Amino acid sequence: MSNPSEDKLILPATLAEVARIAGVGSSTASRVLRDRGSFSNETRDKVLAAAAGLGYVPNRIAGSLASTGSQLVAVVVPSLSNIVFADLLTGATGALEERGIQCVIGVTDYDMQREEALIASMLAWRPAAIMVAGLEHTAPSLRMLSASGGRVAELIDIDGQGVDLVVGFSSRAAGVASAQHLLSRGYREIGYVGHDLERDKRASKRFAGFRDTLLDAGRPLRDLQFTLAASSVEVGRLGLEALLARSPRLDAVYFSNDDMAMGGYFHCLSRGIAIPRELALFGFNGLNIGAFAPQPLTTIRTPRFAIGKVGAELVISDAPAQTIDLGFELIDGATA
Amino acid sequence: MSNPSEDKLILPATLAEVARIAGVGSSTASRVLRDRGSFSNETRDKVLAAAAGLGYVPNRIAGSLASTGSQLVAVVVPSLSNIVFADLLTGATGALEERGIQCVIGVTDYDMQREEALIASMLAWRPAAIMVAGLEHTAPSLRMLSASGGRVAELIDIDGQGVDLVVGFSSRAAGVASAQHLLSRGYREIGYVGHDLERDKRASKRFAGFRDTLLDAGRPLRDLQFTLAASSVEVGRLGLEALLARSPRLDAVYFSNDDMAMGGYFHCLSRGIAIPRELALFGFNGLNIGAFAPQPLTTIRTPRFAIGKVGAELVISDAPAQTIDLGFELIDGATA
DNA sequence: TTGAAAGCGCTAACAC
DNA sequence: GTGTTAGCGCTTTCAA
Repeated sequence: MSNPSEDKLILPATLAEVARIAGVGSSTASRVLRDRGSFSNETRDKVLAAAAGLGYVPNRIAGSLASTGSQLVAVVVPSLSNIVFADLLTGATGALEERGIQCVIGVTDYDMQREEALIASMLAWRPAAIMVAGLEHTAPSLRMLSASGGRVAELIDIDGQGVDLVVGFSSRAAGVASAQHLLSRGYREIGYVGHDLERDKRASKRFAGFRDTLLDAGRPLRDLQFTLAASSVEVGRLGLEALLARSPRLDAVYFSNDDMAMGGYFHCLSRGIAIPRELALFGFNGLNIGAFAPQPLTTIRTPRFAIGKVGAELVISDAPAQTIDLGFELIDGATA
Repeated sequence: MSNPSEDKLILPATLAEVARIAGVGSSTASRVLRDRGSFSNETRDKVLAAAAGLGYVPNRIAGSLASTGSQLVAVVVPSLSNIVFADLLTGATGALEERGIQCVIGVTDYDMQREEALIASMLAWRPAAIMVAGLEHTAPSLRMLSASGGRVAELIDIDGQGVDLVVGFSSRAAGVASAQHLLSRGYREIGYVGHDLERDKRASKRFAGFRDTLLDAGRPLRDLQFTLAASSVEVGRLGLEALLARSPRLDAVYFSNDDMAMGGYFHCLSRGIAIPRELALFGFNGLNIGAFAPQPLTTIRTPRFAIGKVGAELVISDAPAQTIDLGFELIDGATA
């Protein structure tokens, strides 16, 4: 059944073969296949038939080299397990695939050195554009981004100076809004439970906005609990437990995000702490899990998908360099 | 301050320029830069210095065309919002980046036609290999995969026939194990809450294994509730509500995954349904959120990260075509 | 150890 | 409307 000759690598058909079979020149075949320039109907039919017959798949590597314009966009994110970046990528890939552009992705694991190395190796593919999360980068990264020759979009955070396009919302403003909400509800003994803010710059900016707002209102943060780990339900739960052990009189706690807040919520459920009467909880992100808890989590919903989509559309456009604030929405749930 | 000449597109340095500055031939520079073949120490130093001075970034497009071997691996997944595929991608990108290989990703949104189109356009980049979720593909997709000339890995599900490499676990066996667990705990009136199984083939296989096992044990599924939507906490919560409205005497419910099960869990909390005394819940995936709920969710933990990692390592190796079963782990939580 | 030369498969001028 | 011709920037023989 198995023909030995089939074991040899079957090289994919080339444009030249398509042209030969169609009985036309290769540039004509190229024009037809890309629907550019002019050709007769008859020619078109012949070329299309030949291509279909051969199962021709154009070689974009060669195409990009010849036209010095690759249909690739590089995307560099800190993590994929974090729904924030997953949603962002979903928005971006959707917008790009629509235009036949492929996404090359890199995951930095929140490591700036790794980001630098990734940017360098992505640039080797001469992407048409590059999208990267955040505004904080090493000096070499920044240099590479500016010199890349393509457009650059920095996503999610807009608190700072960007290289070209910046799409997101103000992390600091999100922290401020969260603090204002808690203050307006009359909470006074406020604590904070966070994860590794050294790596997560955006969470750190939210925290700063939150803390400063409380301070300005004369109600400084009573206590805080940091854990040097990635954010998770577990870290949030243990964090709140540790915080309350030290400061049992808190009446509200701000978490670095919804995963953390759900951990806190679970801690309260376990201990029979009444929410929000005994303790109010405030998260960040607006995850599905929080929205459908017995008491919907009070949080801030971020336009993650839109950031990816708008960023992608802009980065392949010729729009002027600019910063776009997509804002956020405070979800007034039942926990604060 | 701004020099008009800087506004012109600065073309990246080429190998030829590096060679010229180093005073060697371009093939020699190429050998040095890739550390292949032989050259003197003196030559090496000159070339490296020149490259560093110019900020030379090799053009992989040209490199791939010349060597007919791209350092790209294509990965096609149904979704990124689903943590399963995010973890899988994390495992895969980690293993590939280590070897300097980039990942081109495509998101099908569980649409087989879209998958087909994506495979076609990824193949245009002549990837060294292609990884795709699941074993079910359209006939043209299958043909393209086999004829791609590179290795193919089909991930997550191993219940069926693969093209080349298959890495994952048996979805059907997971469903069987879940049913056996519930039966062994003495549950007899068992229901099911699921999402759109038409699109999610793996959830459908789990369901089949579960249902058949109950049937064989003489305890057929009492009732089931499908929702034609993507899985989510919301769908799980509403699904359980609808199911219990029809069949209030159920003593256990199997959910199509942990997100759905968490929704069910939240429904029980809201209604004061005692878990597992009044109703047992069983999920699938082993998410962090379920593990740290007040009552840890009874579920099956899947090796998502490892599937991505092992799949990536295999797909760029010359290992023989094979199916690798990475298994799964039953998490005996507090909900069943 | 090194360099010249011939492509890789395609696109883009430019004649015809 | 179509074919010819030059590359794109690199790798890879193959001589030297």
